[in-house]
Amino acid sequence: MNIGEAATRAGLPAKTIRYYEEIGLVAPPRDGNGYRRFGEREVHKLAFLARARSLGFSIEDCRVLLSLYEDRDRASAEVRRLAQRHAEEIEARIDRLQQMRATLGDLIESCAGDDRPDCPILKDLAGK
Amino acid sequence: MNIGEAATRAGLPAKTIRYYEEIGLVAPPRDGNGYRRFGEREVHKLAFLARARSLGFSIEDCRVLLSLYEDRDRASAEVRRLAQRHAEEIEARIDRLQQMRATLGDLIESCAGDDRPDCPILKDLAGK
DNA sequence: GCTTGACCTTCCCGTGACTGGAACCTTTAT
DNA sequence: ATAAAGGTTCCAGTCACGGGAAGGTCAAGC
Repeated sequence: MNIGEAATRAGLPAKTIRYYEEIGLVAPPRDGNGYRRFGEREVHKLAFLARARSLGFSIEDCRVLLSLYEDRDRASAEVRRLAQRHAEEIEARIDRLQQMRATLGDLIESCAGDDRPDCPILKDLAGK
Repeated sequence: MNIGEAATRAGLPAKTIRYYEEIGLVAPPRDGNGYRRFGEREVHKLAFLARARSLGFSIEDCRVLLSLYEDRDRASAEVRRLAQRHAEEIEARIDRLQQMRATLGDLIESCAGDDRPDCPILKDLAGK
């Protein structure tokens, strides 16, 4: 199958697949006309990548996950450690965003939001 | 004052200040030697930007906020709308991250994390 | 056989918001 | 005189792609 169908089946844009090839995540063989040829195995790998990316893993994490996936002798502990570390980073990002959200909420609440120029939001940004 | 002191006072790296000048957020005058000269007003603007950025506003939002700040006739409603929209985007990001966090949590919990190769995390990524 | 349209290819630029580093100039202190 | 600490510009890299140009390939319809 060509890249279009592989893209549909894996749930990734064709552009992304070409990019993944460029950075060495996948290596589909070529047909005589230069077209990339995808078999079940490659599509499966692409779907794996799509899923890992949707869980927020970085490309480099994905590279490691893929190599662990293809290593029949891996220890699940290694996978778990990677996932754990990633989960902690996500938590940290959530915390930062919630802090922003809370501050913004306070400011929005304190602002009349009418046609007068007096605005506590701008006052806060200006350091009161 | 030179860029170094302005950076300290505004809580921004000097590099960032140069970048802000490049994109037209600030426009400090130059001394005879080519050095940027910062007065209270410029430092104040930089601190405003630092605060707005720390609340997650994009550079373009900051540009608008700054112009609203400097417009004595603005309506606070406009500021509030901008902040409200930003808060909603942050909420959406939090939601996405929490979704990831929950899925990751389930997977991590289901993985023994020992030296055996069996790993529910990889199984999930592979689509079971 | 010819055209049309849907694919495919590579290549290069742009994104956001900086950060790092090279090469060089100015000021201040010793 | 020199050295350190600051300033300047410019170029490249980050991350994970996306847009678009210029051109090759393939199947279908006339």
